[in-house]
Amino acid sequence: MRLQENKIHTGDCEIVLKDYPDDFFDLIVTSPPYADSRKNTYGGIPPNEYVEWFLKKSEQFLRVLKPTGTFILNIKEKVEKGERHTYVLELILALRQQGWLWTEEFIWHKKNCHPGKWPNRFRDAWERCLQFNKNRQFNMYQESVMVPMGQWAATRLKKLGKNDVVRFDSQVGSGFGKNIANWVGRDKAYPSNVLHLATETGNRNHSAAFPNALPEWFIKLFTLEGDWVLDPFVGSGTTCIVAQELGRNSVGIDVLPEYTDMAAEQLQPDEALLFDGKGTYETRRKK
Amino acid sequence: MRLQENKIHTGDCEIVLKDYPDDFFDLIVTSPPYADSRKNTYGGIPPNEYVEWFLKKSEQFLRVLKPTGTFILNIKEKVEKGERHTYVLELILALRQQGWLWTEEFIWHKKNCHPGKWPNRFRDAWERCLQFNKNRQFNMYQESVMVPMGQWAATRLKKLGKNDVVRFDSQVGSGFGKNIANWVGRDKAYPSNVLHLATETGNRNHSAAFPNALPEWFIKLFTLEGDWVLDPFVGSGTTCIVAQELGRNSVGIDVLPEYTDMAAEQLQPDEALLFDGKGTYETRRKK
DNA sequence: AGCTCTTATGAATCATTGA
DNA sequence: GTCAATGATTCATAAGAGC
Repeated sequence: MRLQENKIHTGDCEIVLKDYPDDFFDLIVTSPPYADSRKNTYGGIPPNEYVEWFLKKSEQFLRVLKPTGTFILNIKEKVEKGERHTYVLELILALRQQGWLWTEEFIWHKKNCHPGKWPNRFRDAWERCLQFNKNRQFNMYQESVMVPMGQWAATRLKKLGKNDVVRFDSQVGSGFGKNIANWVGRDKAYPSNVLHLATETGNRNHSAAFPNALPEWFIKLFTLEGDWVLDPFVGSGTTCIVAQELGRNSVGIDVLPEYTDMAAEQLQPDEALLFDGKGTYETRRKK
Repeated sequence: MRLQENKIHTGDCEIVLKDYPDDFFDLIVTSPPYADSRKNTYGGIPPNEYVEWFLKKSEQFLRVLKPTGTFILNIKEKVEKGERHTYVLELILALRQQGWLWTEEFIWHKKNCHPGKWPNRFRDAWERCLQFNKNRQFNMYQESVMVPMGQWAATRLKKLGKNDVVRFDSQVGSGFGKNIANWVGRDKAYPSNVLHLATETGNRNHSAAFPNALPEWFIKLFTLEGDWVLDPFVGSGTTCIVAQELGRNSVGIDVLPEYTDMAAEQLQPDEALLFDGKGTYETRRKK
């Protein structure tokens, strides 16, 4: 029997995290508000103030992350006056100065990116998932994200109509349709540092929800059951919900009560209680 | 009848390009030697000297590129001591200081790399294709790289019935669907900024050979027939060969005679001659 | 259950209009 | 003149409806 905890705090993560001890979390995975976006929530941080704004938060992240832990940052720079802004590049350099190791950059390929047509630009179909660590040695459980090929083929291929196969081919150009027979026999699919996921449409009221599959992949890859996961910009709670489903403990923080209320509601309420007077929710579950 | 020229120079592009006038090329597309690689060729530029080394070349690129031209830089930072090196990020920032606009970053997703096994890392399945321009206004021919849309259009547009008219009207509010003609027969969509190309297996002796499809895509996108394409690190000549096949004039430069000899041989030798005494090949073809 | 078809909608970007 | 708000453009996906 294990006690599983999933907490949601309302507040600025920079402040809230001060109540957490050093070396506490196994994984931090988050999608912070991008520069100039989510103005109603975070005030729309201007691009040229973004690095400074972020470093104060990440200083806490660095403190509360275990030496063997990992920090995954999902972010993408915007276009301004026809040019890609450089604040993300500068952020990477600044985080290294702060003591982080820039271990890897995963690409999230957004298969269903926003449509649009412009005279000198195509649709933006990818985002960065930057991996930072405190040490060269960190925990990574690669086997957990290897997809069993047989099962995948059985469940997934069945759902795919002919159209889907043709479509998939034309987009990814994988020759997938032609080679189905080859795939069925295989045991495992080896992942790379490119993730092909669709953004989730509909449901949430959160303006910037990433799909469940994104935190799920990183939680599986970098944590075990019972480990602690933090999302300091949790929004509508995707990370915590996924963490709970996967049997991980989690802490989610966001400044906007509308989000944290929503997140708290979605967590399995085996025991859901207002943890303190400041809008902190906690959920305990016996497994 | 048009005279098509495809030249290969042996030498350092920084020097060779001084013989070319300002505002000459429509496109520069290249895959430079990465830091610490191709040691026998370029001496294996150390990562921390890479930016400085590159800026002297790109100064020439900036000069010889037309104001409406584009510079595509295919590059990926290496891993050093478990960490991604930052010289590519620093190069982007430095190129902006030099006067370039960082217009876009395309992702080349390498579909077919083989599973690798590292304890802390998955196989690297993507590279950056950085787009730089001299001005916000540049030539771009988007239609030339459109991709098949998939079954959606084929089934959907054949039927083009009342629903479509209603939908069109309700969205645009324009009364009759006067622009439905635009949709009829449309089976192609504009691509995104993620390119799915397989790496080419085998053949070339060039250590950093990119697949034909990569320069081909950018040549189609940014040039017309008769335009001038430059690859200042041409290696075994991929860029020039593709350019010739597409009816573009091209100039390829590399320091290593083994490469430039190979490249010159592969160019269609309607007229291939040693252009001057310094190892410059020129190929002319009447179309 | 399996398919096909329909519908809504996204961390988008740019040009234009309005304050 | 600068900045903010609005409209037009456009396509992959999931969910839902219908057969």
